[in-house]
Amino acid sequence: MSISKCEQCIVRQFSSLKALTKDELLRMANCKTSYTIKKGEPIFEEGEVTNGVYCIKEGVCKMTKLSANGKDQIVKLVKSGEMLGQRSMISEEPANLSAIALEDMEVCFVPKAEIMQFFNQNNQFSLNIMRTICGDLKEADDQMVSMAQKSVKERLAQTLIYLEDTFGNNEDGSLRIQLSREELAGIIGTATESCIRLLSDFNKSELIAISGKKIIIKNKKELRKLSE
Amino acid sequence: MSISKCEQCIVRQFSSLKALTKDELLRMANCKTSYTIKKGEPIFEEGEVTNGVYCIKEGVCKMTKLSANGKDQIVKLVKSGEMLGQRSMISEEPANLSAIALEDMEVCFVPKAEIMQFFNQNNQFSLNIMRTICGDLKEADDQMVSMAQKSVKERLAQTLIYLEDTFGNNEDGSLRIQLSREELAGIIGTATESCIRLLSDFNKSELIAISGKKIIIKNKKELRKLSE
DNA sequence: TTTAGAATATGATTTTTATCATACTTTAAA
DNA sequence: TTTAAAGTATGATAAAAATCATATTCTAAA
Repeated sequence: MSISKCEQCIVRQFSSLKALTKDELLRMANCKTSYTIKKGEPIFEEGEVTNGVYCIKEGVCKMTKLSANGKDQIVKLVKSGEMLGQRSMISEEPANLSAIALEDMEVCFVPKAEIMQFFNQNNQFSLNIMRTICGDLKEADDQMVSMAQKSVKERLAQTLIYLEDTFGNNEDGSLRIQLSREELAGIIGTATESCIRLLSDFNKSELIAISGKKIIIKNKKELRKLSE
Repeated sequence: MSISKCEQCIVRQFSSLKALTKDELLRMANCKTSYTIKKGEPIFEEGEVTNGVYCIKEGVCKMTKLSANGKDQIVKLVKSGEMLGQRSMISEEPANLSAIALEDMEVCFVPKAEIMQFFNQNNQFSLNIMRTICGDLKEADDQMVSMAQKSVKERLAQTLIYLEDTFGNNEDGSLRIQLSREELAGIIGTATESCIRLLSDFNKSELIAISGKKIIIKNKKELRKLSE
């Protein structure tokens, strides 16, 4: 069984890990554990003590939090090349959010001890991690303002644009990432029926086209206007 | 004119600065600038390049963001002993939020160059800053879920409890921090009239007592139940 | 293939929240 | 002190969104 090198890994290219030296990467390759996560399965769940970080080699997952009324709010989507669990690791707290696979995934787990060693000895690495978390904080603040001040329609338009810009399209032009209506509602923070209804409206006014689960953005300009 | 020492400062006791050595504190005392900010005035505003951090020696301020519809959303309240502007400093971006004094304040400005030096040479200091930002991120995520999933009534109850727990009471039992109805609405993310109306309801059902701007929490237990 | 269960869709209705209008009260400046 | 402006309060109404009810379509397991 060969241990795949971290050096060529997509996560290495796009995340804080790009600051690691060859030596550090080798150390990481030796202590990491690779997992395959099936669509719908959790990588970790809210309240769990993770004791390390996860590198996403392949696939997309949703970060959710169960609210008091029993609905899952999707706080964030995370795609390949990114890392999970840094916040809990640094805060030394259990996970605040669950990470659930939206498609089949390949992830690597790197134990906390290893990461913290890099963190303490490699200044650029720790600065990178901090920048990532700072970026997350800015996004979270912005999203909070959206939730508080925008209508459901505006948030749906915004989310559709975000999905296209972040995850791209299939050959037929439809959004590459396919969410159930319930999940889409979970991102924008509304009832599933309201989300479905608004999608129908967008469809009727030819902002989007719907065929089954597939959604095609037909008039991005207008949709962007709607989202403001 | 005497330069007040940072050593005894409240900010030093409660913030990341507690990790600084005596020598570092002395350096900071020599490069800091002290300001008095009057109630209602900004410490800095959204989009401004701050080039340093602010230590809050005295007073409370609101962190706001102007939304597309022209309303100010209050993202967070910050009180004496805390620091402002770390996120922008680390991200090397302009401020994402405005900081406006809710009461007369005393703050000190410490230039970025100085902070980054501590940051690079003092591991515990940088870890402390990171923990602070990680804490902010967790709070922001949680608040986002509240905004998305809770009713205005629940959010008002939650906010009143938060205000008492965080800022305490005056001798007469009223909330120490006094917000206008508009500001309170800006925290919970609703229209000012809706906020006023719900306060009236809470008053009628004897959860709180209102006299002018003063609010007294009379039935915290019930209020806490309402907030869930 | 049949078929049960889940997901999607849509109508009807209720609840929540925003908006507009207006009155009252407090505050601070002339 | 008076007075204008801002803040607070409340009613009436409209708009937005949730909920409940059903129907339809899709999907995967028997």
